[in-house]
Amino acid sequence: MPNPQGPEMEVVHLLRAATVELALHSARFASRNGMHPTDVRALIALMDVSRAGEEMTAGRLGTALGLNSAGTTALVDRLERAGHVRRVRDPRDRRRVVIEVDERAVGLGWSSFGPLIQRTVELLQGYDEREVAAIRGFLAGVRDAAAAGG
Amino acid sequence: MPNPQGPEMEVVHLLRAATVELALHSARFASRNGMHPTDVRALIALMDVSRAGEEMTAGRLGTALGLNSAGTTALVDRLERAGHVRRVRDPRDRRRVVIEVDERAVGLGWSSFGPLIQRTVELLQGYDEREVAAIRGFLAGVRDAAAAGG
DNA sequence: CTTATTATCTCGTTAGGCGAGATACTCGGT
DNA sequence: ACCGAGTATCTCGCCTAACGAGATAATAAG
Repeated sequence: MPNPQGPEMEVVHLLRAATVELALHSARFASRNGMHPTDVRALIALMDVSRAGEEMTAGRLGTALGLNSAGTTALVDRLERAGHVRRVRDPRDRRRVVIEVDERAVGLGWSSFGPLIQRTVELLQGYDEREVAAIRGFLAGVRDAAAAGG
Repeated sequence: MPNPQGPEMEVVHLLRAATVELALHSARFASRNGMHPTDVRALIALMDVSRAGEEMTAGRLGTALGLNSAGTTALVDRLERAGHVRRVRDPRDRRRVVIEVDERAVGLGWSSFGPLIQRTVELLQGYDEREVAAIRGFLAGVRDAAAAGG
């Protein structure tokens, strides 16, 4: 296993640096609001699903975050205790617990991630179509490579 | 706090998807080798420093990972117990403990991250200079935006 | 040579997450 | 209508990563 040093390695390191900074951004948001990294991931997943107009159940949330049922219950307990979400029994299937995100929690999330997204969009607007296509293709490639890698 | 839906949002979601998959890749490597996410981060940091021909001390490692001294000691304990690193007292300043990475641990790291890096380099080779420059600029911009964001 | 600083480690505690199992509800077959 | 299988969530007990406070040891400054 050699030690690649070609010009492409700079991009590899940039990719890692960006990933690390994004993780730190989440971690800062978490500790500033008395939350844990997992809580933030949960909030993002909940906002995503809500944006898509779908419902998020406790079990689905746990699967998305890679938690078992006990951990999921503890997670939802924390979020509910902090007032970020509400548990609502699904009247159709009363085994299911639908997680509803509180509007203030959504606002909180946007206040931290909104500017970052805004800045990213601005960055993209500085590139022409072919350049944006390259960025999109590269990111999709990295995502697939990471997902595939045994 | 609106709900951006412009064409740039696809790239924002791709960026997040790539970040998530990269994190999952690390997590899989960790659990496959009986390690924890923090141990993997530590190994990467150690390999980086080693590649740069510098020394990594216990304290510096802890700072890099955002751990306090107690957590750092526990981390190095785990890595040493697993045979991934060795503690070596610095003869110049005998308070300092230099962490040396075992060659087998380096090989282990490369076996998991090497193919991913390889694939990323291949991806980049499919783009011309201007496209690679766009990818590089975009990643640097994202890194800076995440680092700056309060 | 005494005091401050730096580097690491020890001890006790906190809390996130796991495994196993309990509980509650739905659904298919008879 | 009933019984068992399957599904969704929760409770209990445990493990351990990481923290805070403080001990120990070595170097550096006055």
